[in-house]
Amino acid sequence: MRTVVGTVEDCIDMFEGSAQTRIIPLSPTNLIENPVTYKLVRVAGDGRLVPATDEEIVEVNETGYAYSIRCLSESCPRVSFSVVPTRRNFSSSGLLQSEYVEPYTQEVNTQPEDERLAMIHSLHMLSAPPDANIQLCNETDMFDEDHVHHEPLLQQPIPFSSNVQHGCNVDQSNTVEPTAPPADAQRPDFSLVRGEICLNNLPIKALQETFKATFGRATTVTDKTWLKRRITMGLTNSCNVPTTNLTVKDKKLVENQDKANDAPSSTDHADGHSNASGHSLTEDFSSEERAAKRVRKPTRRYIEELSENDEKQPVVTSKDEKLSEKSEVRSISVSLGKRVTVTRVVSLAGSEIEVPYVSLVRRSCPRENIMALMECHSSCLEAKASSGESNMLHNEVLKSASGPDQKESATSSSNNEEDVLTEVDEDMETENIDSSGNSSDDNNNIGLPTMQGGGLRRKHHRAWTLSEVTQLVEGVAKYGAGKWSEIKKLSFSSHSYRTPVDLKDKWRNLLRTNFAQSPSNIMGSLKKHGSMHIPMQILLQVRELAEKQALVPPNH
DNA sequence: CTTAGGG
DNA sequence: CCCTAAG
Repeated sequence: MRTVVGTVEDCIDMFEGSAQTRIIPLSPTNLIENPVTYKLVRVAGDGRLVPATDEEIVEVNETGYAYSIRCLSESCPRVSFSVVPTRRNFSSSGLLQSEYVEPYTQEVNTQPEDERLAMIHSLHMLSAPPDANIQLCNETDMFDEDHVHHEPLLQQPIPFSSNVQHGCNVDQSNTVEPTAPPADAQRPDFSLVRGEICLNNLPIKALQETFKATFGRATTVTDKTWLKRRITMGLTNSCNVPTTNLTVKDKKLVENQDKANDAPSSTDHADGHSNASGHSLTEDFSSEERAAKRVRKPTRRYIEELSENDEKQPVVTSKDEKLSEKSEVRSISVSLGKRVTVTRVVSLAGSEIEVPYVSLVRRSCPRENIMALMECHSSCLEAKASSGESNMLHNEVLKSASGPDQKESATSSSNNEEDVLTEVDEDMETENIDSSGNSSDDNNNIGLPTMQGGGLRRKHHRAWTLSEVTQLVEGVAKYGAGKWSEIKKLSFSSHSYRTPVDLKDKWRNLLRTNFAQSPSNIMGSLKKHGSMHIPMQILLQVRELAEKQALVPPNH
């Protein structure tokens, strides 16, 4: 799939739902003056148009669902029209089923030939292999072929387009050359109609639709001016033509040849220094829209890794083309008023579209949410924990001091600690349960994975308290190293945030530190900073257990 | 799902 | 901590 370039003469008709889309066949003049990129959109269940994601494209390919075409240009900002606007028979997935596309094919065939041809071209583009578009694309030099992604997203033509294509073939026998449109008379004076006019002529309803399509959310605003402005801004802010050296500037598509210009070009300036970067749309870009910024966040992994340094991301300005890397997914946090809408920008065949940020939550991590919920309490929890720990330490010290007979052998000391620590731990546990435990048990999906920063947050780092370590050691002593699940179940049931894997990791770390310390250890090599001081006893315990398990690993 | 290991 | 390959 690739970006299709054509011209749209009248965007309004598109929106009226009539399939009287007027697409002027590509005369080079029109092409340059009113370039249009078509993008795949999905018709959601409520009738709104959602940009297609990569997966959906594939899905289209596989299931034969049809997408509507979305027209994107300055002259036609975010105006979208569905292939079958009147049909409401959507599949459960919200995609139009191919069968419903049929009528449209006929509609196409009933259109005047020039229009039909153009439409056929465009539809053809949606599915045809890259090389099939030469007709269209090689007519213009301004589109850099090198940056067109030749992803075989649609290896097979989707049904409706193939249908169209058949019709196309038939028709082309009649209309071979798409000459200048004979529809000059009907055609509005486009020179006067640039950009704004399109929106001006749209009814409020259509504007609202457009708004929906643009921002991914519905609006009840009936103020035409406001809508227009928002749509225009939204479009200008996000519309870029990555496959080309064109840039949206001052609501016009300009060629972007000198490198100095592309940085401040309103499009791909990541990480919102939009105001400082000489934005071309300063006028209306003041309040909310300026807040719209893009946080780089392609993959889950990337998300997490970047979540920590995303602020200092020095803005990858330079190459627009770079940003259009294949399947690059970025996310935009558009804060509209109070709401924070997170969307991601999917680079689709070289053109970027926003799609609502479909939760990329790590599958299977309710604790993520737990953490999110507990985040606010975490500090106090931590404080509590540490205080409890210190108390516990005191207790331990006191106890061991008072009962010197018990502290020699590892077993006795372990018992001793066990008693003491379990007590203290129970306190801590109750604390934890009080503040977080209950919420962590039935919590689950309350917290959104996307937080303020717009990124998935890494699991909050929970320092292991001494009690936890002790419990762990004790659990290992009881059930053996490797029975993490059991240990978790039987000894850590209260600590909801420690997973068996966590236990395993901690144990590994314990062993590590233990072995690291053992050679040169004179009982007192306390790591001053960072991690807590693990009492000697525990260390010894760990060592013993380690040896035990090392000596008899297969044995049980 | 649980473990083990690498990152 | 996270991720993932192996049972």
